[in-house]
Amino acid sequence: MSAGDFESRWLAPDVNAVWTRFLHVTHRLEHHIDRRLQEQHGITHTQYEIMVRLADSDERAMRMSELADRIVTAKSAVTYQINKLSEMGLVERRKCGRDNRGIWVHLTDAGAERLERAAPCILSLVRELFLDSLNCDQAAELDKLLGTWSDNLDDHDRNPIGHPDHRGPEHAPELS
Amino acid sequence: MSAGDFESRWLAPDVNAVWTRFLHVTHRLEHHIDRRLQEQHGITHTQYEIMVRLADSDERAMRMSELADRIVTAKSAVTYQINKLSEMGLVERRKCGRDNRGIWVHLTDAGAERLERAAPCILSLVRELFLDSLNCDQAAELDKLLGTWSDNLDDHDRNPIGHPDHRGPEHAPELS
DNA sequence: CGCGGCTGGTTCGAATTCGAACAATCCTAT
DNA sequence: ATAGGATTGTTCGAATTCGAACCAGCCGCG
Repeated sequence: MSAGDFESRWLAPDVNAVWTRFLHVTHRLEHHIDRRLQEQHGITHTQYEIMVRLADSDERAMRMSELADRIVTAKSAVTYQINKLSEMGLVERRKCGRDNRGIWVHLTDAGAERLERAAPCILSLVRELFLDSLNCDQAAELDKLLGTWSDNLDDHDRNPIGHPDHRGPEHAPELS
Repeated sequence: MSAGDFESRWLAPDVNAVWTRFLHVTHRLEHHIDRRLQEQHGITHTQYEIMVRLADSDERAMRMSELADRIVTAKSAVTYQINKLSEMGLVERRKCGRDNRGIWVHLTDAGAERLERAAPCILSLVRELFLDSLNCDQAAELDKLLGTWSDNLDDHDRNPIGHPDHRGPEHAPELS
């Protein structure tokens, strides 16, 4: 995978295909789920994700910024969505305790209920589209890959490198 | 979170983790690339993708709807982007031949040049973040998986089913 | 011909996202 | 204590996306 001449500028065709398909499939998946979720339950996939994360947390609550990290969107987008969800009564802002600027977003009972209702539908979708096609080995392998990719991203986020010739395989946080 | 039968409604924790991580990683990837591309080359990832697809086609041209399919966005979004790219002079609309309503989008020389300039940067990014972490076996495996997922999606698009009990596993791929 | 039905593209308004600027609050070291 | 710096959320305007409505031009059948 490493060797090659023209590969310094372009990707080997097969590898390129993997990347392209990856993009294509992820987009389609995202799209499909979003659509279904809106049609059948009147919420966005982002909103769904937010509620899931909340439901999974202790106290069914989370900080705004934590949420932003998990969902991977700009903070402003989170504010926007929380406003929406709040208007719908699915979520609630509470100024909790010690940190006077921080805000805890709580999943309301209504929210939990709404989530309960939506979850089976979307989960079965995820199963059919995504999970059922994985046997155990593949799942493990994929999980490992996801971990590596995640690490790579962490790495890149740490060094705000432009596009340095920066050879040298990953794990180079040897910052002097 | 009591154990037991809950897998009919909820996902087994490990499997659930895979899906969550998948979403997380894909979002981050998308995000990261988009950012870099905009900062260093003044174009969106979508725009980049459009140009790549054009460059890869015969005649460096493609139909609007074809484009929409490949990129996986609404037709209107394509129109929007093509307008933008057209204003930038990177792309050109031409009424080609037989079908008087169809339009061929051509990559201009300027477009090709711009693409050539952007490609190395983003490709090296894709390599570092994504591809270099794949050995040959994994690449092959991943490719197969992507194929399966894609098929699943095709399947689902074909049947506009709601959420049918529709048992019958998607003929799980016979991979060794 | 010549009337319905499709398909390819565009236009429009609404929803959502982003990043930058801001305000308030916390923290740490002097 | 206290100034400087980081962190938390919000607000704002610009960019992008989506879907539905719409206008052709194509096609098949009478």
